Amino acid sequence: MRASDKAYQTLLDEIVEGSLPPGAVLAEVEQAARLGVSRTPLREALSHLRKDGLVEPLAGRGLIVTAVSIDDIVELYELRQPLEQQAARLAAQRGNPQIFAQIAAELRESDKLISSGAEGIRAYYQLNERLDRAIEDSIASAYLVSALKGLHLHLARIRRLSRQNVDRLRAAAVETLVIVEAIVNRDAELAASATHVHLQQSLRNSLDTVRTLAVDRVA
Amino acid sequence: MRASDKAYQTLLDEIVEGSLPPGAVLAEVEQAARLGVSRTPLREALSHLRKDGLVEPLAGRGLIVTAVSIDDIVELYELRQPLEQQAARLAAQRGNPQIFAQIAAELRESDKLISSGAEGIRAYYQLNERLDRAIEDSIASAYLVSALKGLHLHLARIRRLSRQNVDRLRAAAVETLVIVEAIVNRDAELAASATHVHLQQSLRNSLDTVRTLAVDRVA
DNA sequence: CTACGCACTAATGTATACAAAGAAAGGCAA
DNA sequence: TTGCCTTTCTTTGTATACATTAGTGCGTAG
Repeated sequence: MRASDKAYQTLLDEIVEGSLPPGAVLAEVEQAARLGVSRTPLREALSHLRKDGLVEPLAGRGLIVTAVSIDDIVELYELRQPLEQQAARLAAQRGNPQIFAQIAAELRESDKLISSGAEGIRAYYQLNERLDRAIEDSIASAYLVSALKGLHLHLARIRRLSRQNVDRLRAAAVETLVIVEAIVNRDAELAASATHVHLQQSLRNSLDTVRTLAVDRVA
Repeated sequence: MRASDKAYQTLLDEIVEGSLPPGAVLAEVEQAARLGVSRTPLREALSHLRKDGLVEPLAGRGLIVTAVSIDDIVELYELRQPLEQQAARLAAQRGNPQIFAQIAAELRESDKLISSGAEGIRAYYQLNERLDRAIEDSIASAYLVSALKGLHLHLARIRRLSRQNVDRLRAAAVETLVIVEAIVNRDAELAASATHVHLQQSLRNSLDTVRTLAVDRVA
């Protein structure tokens, strides 16, 4: 693996996971020393993160991890809505119904997972990731998949902020099931509409929890 | 201006404009010498072009300019459709109607431009660019704007391939006018639908002309 | 006491030298 | 003659030294 790729992947993980929080300063020499690479590959990693929108230049201070405001969440969903609706639409038209039928079956059992503690919730998240993968594989449109990849970077970061309670996870599972069943039945417009509904609920939940956290912090 | 930015911009222009056609090999030392910069900033430029999807690695031969097949055009429109529909929707909700009313007025006069030779057609293209800019400015969603920027890179390249005849330009102007009028009237869903129609026609025209050119080349 | 300017310092931006990896070509053997 | 192996050469990948720029802090003058 190239040193620049390794540096990129490491920094990306740390930003998404939160150990490099918004506002963290990324000085070249410092990070190069920390990651055990020279400045050249590190700079390449940083410039890619900049294109991803995860870091931005701060006059004189080098690069800092970008902030995630409530406005950012709303704006991100203004991109997410059309992209994922289109993804669902194309998956319904082109996907292999058997693959999605399998996921639908597991989603119907997901209540048990969600109620069975942290271990089960991790398994539920993995199921969602498998669904995302299945949709991307079905799409076959390189440009759309690429846009989705960039989107998911930012979503992963937001997911850390907006705490998911068990009730929301259960509701999300039901909403997701509607999408997957529409894909199985090759009903593209229903898949798109169900995605619309699901994302609207998801946005509402994100905003509610983030606002609550913000209030908590002040109190 | 940084040398890496200059190299990026130059290569980008050359790829979009066609002087670096699909399949062109971009060796680092060669391009660095040609553009008068060292390898370090040039590598940064190339890696950004790679992220843009305009160049791709070819085993052992370095980077080559990516091909643009008919399938690519279809796939690109599968991204363009949802993005530009959303852009039109948001512009209708948030844009300043006066700005778009001005553009609508000019569009109603665009027949004259289109019929008045190469000079007028250039002016017509500039009008379209002003519309794109006005829409992006109205959106205010950084993520969507960023996705649109990436999209337009590829569209500019395709526009070179699909020859625009005068009849198509006239029809496109009418379709565009419907979109702009919907924005002026703050009718978001009409703006989205009109965009859908316009892009469908645009895709059809692109595919037709590209197929014709491909046949010409064989003959 | 405040404001402007200069110098110093620390950061990014660039160039080049070196290392390593991969592909092509040539030679040898079957 | 063909196929494989080895060697060489070209290419990318990395490190480091150097240039340049911008920011901060101190000093002086008003």
